[in-house]
Amino acid sequence: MTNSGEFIRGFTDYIILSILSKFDSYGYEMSKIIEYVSKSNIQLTEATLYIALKRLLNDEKITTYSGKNKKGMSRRYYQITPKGKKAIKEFRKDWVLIENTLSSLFGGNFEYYRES
Amino acid sequence: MTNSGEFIRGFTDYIILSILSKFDSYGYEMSKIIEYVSKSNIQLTEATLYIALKRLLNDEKITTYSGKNKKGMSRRYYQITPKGKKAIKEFRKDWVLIENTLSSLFGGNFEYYRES
DNA sequence: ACTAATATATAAACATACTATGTATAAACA
DNA sequence: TGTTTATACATAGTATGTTTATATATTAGT
Repeated sequence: MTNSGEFIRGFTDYIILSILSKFDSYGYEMSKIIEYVSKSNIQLTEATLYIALKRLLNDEKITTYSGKNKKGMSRRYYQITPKGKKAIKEFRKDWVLIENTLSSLFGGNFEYYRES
Repeated sequence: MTNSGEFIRGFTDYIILSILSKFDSYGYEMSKIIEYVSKSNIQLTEATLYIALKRLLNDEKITTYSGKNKKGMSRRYYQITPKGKKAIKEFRKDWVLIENTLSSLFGGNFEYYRES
């Protein structure tokens, strides 16, 4: 999808936090997860991803540690913090509202009484 | 909802086109429709709205005409064009993909096989 | 008269995404 | 062994769109 980045702007941080809610992960793997889950329709460019990780670290919503995978390759792993867990929990409520509102608007199934 | 603007960024143009798919409208009314449909959770600030209208006019996705409502008040109405109808039709397919992907990610109900 | 609601619009500041680029290691293959 | 591809991390500069703040004007209610 072209311009997918413009659509998911604002959601990037929560996509990352959602993944890290399931397991610790590293940048490249997270980009592959998004590619896989979206069936290649949505793409997070590396720049966007790494800048978002920096932002989340700065906000203390995630922490990081160096590790090695089974093959001995260096990986920079990220882990969600209690503050990050709180943020994603609150966001999930917002997402329900956003999803319902946008679906109503885009689907045209809303009523609005025009008085004039 | 705080920061709702950051979430709906990128969707603004399509929110407007969706409303104009139902009836011709004017800026202030559209902002009220969004407020009403979102139950005040999502807000399009005036600046965002009028700049989006300008952008859509420039892209020839909408046209405008001056009119008066029942009370004789001047209103600047906007109308969707065939080009605008085509754009919203295509976007609706994208929305299904975006909605499914984000809901999977946020809900955590996705599977990903980690090989290493 | 005064205040709130309705209505349109722009400038400056801010936030975040994208393109392009650079670096490095490991795996696959000829 | 040399080359290519995939994996992996990171930053500078640019583009785009939102927000805050501000300006202007009309209508409705008290």
